[in-house]
Amino acid sequence: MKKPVPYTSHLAPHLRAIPFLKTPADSEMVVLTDRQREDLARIGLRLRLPARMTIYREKASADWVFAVAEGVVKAYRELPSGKRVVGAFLFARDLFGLAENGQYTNSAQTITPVTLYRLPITELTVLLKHDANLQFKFLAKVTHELRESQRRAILIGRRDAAGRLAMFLEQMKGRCDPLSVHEEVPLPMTRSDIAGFLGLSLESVSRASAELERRRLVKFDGRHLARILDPPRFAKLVATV
Amino acid sequence: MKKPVPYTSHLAPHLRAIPFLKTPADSEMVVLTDRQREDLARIGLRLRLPARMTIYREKASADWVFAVAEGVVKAYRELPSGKRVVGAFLFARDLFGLAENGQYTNSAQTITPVTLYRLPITELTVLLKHDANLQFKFLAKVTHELRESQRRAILIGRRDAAGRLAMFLEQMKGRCDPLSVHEEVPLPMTRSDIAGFLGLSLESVSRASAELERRRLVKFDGRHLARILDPPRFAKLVATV
DNA sequence: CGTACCGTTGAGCAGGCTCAACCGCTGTGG
DNA sequence: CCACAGCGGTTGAGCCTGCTCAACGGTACG
Repeated sequence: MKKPVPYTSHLAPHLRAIPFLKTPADSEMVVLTDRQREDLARIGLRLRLPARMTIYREKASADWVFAVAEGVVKAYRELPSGKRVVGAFLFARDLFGLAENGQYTNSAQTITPVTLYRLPITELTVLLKHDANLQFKFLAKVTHELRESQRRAILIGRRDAAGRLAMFLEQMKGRCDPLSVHEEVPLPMTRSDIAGFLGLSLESVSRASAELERRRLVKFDGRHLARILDPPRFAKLVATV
Repeated sequence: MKKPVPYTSHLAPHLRAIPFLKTPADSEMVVLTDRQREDLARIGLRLRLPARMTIYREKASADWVFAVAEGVVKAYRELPSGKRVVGAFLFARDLFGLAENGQYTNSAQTITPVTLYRLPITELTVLLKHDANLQFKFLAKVTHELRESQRRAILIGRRDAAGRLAMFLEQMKGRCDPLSVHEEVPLPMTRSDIAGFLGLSLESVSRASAELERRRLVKFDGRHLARILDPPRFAKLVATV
């Protein structure tokens, strides 16, 4: 006997993006309808993965697209020189695994324990071509990620390590669990990951952290939490590109 | 008396992107159907603009999306410090003007004389929600541009100026007019623009050019054409990230 | 409690930036 | 037709910052 599955709020995919058009508040909201979330949940599989687990590797056959329900994932690339460049950190309501010619362009690895939705690309394609409104939300999401990537490119263009790190903290602010206070920025990733994301060496990230503390802008509580002590001066440093 | 307008190949928008799924050749081809091109041409306006003309400014109200038919456009951002960061160069069959909350996130300026299609965002939205297959091609296009942006981020991560410039030439190779030979790379933009794109100073670009010539990898014929002299060694430099 | 791994700190080096002068082409006005 | 101004580009000198290499410290996990 089959009973309709109750797709409660935390049991179906969601997306987060700033829409194209002007909205009252400029909040990050591309809300899926319950029906769309059901459809996605129907074709997808809910997965729980432990921390530090590789989800897929660059150039592997791209059979799925993933949506993060909870936890943090990094998308990275191994360069011929052996360096690891982190292209993005993915949080709840983010999307990853977009392919090029049937192959993943990045590797993906969990940072924390993660819950994700694994959507088969072929079925997703069918669904998107059938539901143009859902697809429009995916379009907005990918566009959002494009802007995010451009922002990172600007970030990397900065000369000073402290400024880069500050910009990074600014970006992380609000991307994580909404329950956190705005002056407290959780940093689930390692310094190494941050270095890979900022295009700095591990040591430079460490020195930049020390400098931000010395200037009384930020206090690091352990390795995984940054507390912004002086928001105005911090914002000024961030803006001084 | 009304006669159906003959939308010939060069009189309607086109898009260029690498699709998600595996295709026989990994060529850049997301071909629009004639019908889709007609639809786009119907809502859009074909514009010819001279070189060095500003198309729109950052934060202006984003009423249109643009598709390049011919010529080269740059998308850039003015930083508080006064620096000009070039986010992307747009060529024929590229798309630009994607907004965030109804505002452009970049400024856009023509580099060469340009022909573009100006598509009203509201009408385009209606069209995309009506034609899911057309929208799917837009989705592929934006995803393509996301990867392009990630590639640029990796490019900027490099330490050596000569390597960055080489990577840039590699990226420009093939993006321009298909009639050009693969060893000849047209560079319509100024050194300043290249510097802004690479995150280098004008002088460093100049010195990097000199170094590539000194190492007999590239020969610059005038300011707007690079000739790759030694493709194997050039490729090796590009790959040595 | 021991052992990795992550992170910090220091010394010296290298590469890019800044400042500044100079070159060559273009376009303009006398 | 020529002279000059202006812009884009090149080249040089010196500084500054992040990288590399290396040793040490500290925290998480078995």
